Amino acid sequence: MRYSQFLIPTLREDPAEAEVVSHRLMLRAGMIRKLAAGVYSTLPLGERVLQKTAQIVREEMNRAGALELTLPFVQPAEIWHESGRWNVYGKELMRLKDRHNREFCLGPTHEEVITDLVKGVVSSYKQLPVNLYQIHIKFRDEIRPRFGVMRAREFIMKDAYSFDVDNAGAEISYGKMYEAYSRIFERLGLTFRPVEADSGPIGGSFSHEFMVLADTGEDVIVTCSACDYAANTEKAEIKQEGTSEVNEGDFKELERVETPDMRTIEEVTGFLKVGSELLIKTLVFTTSDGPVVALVRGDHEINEIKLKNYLNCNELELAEEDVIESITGAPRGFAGPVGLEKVKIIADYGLQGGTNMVTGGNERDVHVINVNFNRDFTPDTFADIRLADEGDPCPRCGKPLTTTRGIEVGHIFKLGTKYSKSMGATYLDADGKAREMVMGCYGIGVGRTVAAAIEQSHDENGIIFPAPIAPFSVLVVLVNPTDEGQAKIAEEIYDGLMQDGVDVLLDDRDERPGIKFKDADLVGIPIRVTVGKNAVKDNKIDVKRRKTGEVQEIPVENAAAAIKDIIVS
RNA sequence: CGGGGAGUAGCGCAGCUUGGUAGCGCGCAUGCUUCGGGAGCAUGAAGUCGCGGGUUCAAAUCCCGCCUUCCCGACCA
Repeated sequence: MRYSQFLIPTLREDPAEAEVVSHRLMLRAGMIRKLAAGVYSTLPLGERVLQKTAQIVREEMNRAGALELTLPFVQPAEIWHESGRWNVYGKELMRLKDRHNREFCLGPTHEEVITDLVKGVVSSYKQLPVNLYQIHIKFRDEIRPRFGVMRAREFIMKDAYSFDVDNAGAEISYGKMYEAYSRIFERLGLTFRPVEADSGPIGGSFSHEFMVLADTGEDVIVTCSACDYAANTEKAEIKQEGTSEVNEGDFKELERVETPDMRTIEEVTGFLKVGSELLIKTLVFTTSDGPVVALVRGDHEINEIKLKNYLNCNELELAEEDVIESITGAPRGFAGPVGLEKVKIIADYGLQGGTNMVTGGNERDVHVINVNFNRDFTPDTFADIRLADEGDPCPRCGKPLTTTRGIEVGHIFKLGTKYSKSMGATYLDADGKAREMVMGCYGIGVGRTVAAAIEQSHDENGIIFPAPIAPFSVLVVLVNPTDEGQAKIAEEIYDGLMQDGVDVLLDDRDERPGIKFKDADLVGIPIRVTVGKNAVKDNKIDVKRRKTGEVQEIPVENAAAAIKDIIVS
């Protein structure tokens, strides 16, 4: 490809709309342009990267035995009613009506479509297992799209769905995808980590997220410093440390303290001159099954997902002021477990063993001190309901956990029979008996993976593409196209590389060298070959690696072959 | 949905306080010189100042309403 005939509208300055690195660089390198919030066009350069990424995904899916197909983007409401998700999916589901007033939605995911399809075409155990995938558009009407294509509303995704005869089969299918995903991100040249994840509203029994490690990542992941345990914060378990045994001899007398207008942990600890680990944070939640009170230590954070999973309820959110008042008799900021009745109280394990603690007095401007378990109140249960943090003990080995940031680029779920049951996807087994298929689903955000690669690999001059997804493998910079000698050499190298099947871009533009070099760095092609004065004068050309900046001089003779060797090395 | 910014030429921005002929840099076009890290000179094209309404002799500027967009938070298969 010739640069002069390609379209790479690079930007000299950072666009005002972009904050994060990958977004900024993708705009500046002429890979994408925004049409609306969270909706982007992919330009030719970006398209090449996307397609290379997709191709690697495709090859590994195929290797794992999955079959590519294409499912409709616009989906009828009916199948969503069948699965029961039309009413639970929420506003993220972009709903629309056709001219006959029939309801549709834009596909945010395709469990309904695939299940509907498979139940029609698969009827025998002989046709199973089967794993079907596609690589195309999804639309999710995110509350707040941001970070360019990292959290876009419309995006390219690879989504796969496996169908098995039984649970054991489903686990094998899941394992194959876990393998395939590991190979994919390996091949893409990314530093990543599979982590245990919460399976969320999509349902199912277990799940892993594939996280690309990057300081700018949106997600916090927790990894063990000693064993190979890794999970996202939503899921990360904490080993139960404390015991419920306390020495009653240490108990001091319960006391009531005036704490005018002090609602936050900081205000209370500052006023009472105690550490936040002595506070019992009391949170009132409303759930689909009524209100619940959750207790965590003052220096800990509640994990609503753990709490929700523990309670096994559909909805859970922090209670509004009026609910808090009706339960505690006090405004927000003064809730405490002492004297609370007729409401379920769940305490975090982290509170076990605490003595003489501080908590809200269930009365305006009052806290109580020297609060002790069993004497002053007894929670219904203790459970793991807080967010894991740096230093917490690993659930497997008890060694301290560390936190890292990451970008979720892939997610695999074992779904079980959630959809096959609701939508009636059954097959006949060898005995002629109808059984539900056992499903799994597996997604990779292709655009997000590209953005993550850029987050992970760039410098102040621009993108440094991992070779497997670089838009071109080699950029030949013809310094002065009006110099016939230079032009001839550059063209020969270009032709030679093309004939060898190398993706090469020849910068034959009538631009000053500085511009060409700046653009080269920005766009991030791994190998840059410079054909300039030296090529004509000394028969020498420069080969520079984008990643290391290392420059190598090679002779003009057989340059194409030499460059090809360098690419491989 | 709550809080905070922003919308003026393709991009980055000034002008608005105090109403009076719409500006700068980059980019773009043409010409000459230049040519190994974002050149110089000259000439030129390009804007319903986000939209609608109001005040006024006169609105980019003041007032009201709306839209869009970015950031923080809540949310997130």
